[in-house]
Amino acid sequence: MAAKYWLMKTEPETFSWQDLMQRPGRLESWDGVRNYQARNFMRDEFAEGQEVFIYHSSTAEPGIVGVARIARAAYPDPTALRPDSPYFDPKSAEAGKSRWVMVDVEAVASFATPITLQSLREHPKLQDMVLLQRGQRLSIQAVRPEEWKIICEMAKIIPVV
DNA sequence: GCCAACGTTGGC
DNA sequence: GCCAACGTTGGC
Repeated sequence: MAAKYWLMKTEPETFSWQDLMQRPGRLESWDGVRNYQARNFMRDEFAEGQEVFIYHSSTAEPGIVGVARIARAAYPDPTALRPDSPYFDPKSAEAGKSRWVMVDVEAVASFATPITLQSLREHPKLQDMVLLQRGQRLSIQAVRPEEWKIICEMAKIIPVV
């Protein structure tokens, strides 16, 4: 099966790349996804070992800041059941079972210089990236292998293909 | 099942 | 803070 690549957005005010790098094992669970399409990607298409770009949004200079790998495939997100969680979901609680899933991600490589949204926009071969499409705001997106390669080269990282 | 109202995202 | 675009909700 062809390798699949992903992009996951996060607001650094909520959870940043730097936060991930400081975790034991540079590992953290990626909880709180509350969009069905994003959930379905994680649940149905994510597999351990796949690589993802981590993207910082809602910040002065939005862009891709590093590469992580999926350290654990999708499993139920218990924050949906906790009334004190910002990710609490009444319908999950009512059913007594979380309808949302999370994965574990592990940092693989930091970009020395983040690949800014602007530089992505300026690259002629990246115009079809999901991230760059008008109105696109899904927090988990597929990245085509050729796009992955170009961005790794922009970041001076040699991709393992 | 339609669709208006509302909430959220996220660049600028 | 603005606002376009999109997703969700809920009355009917």
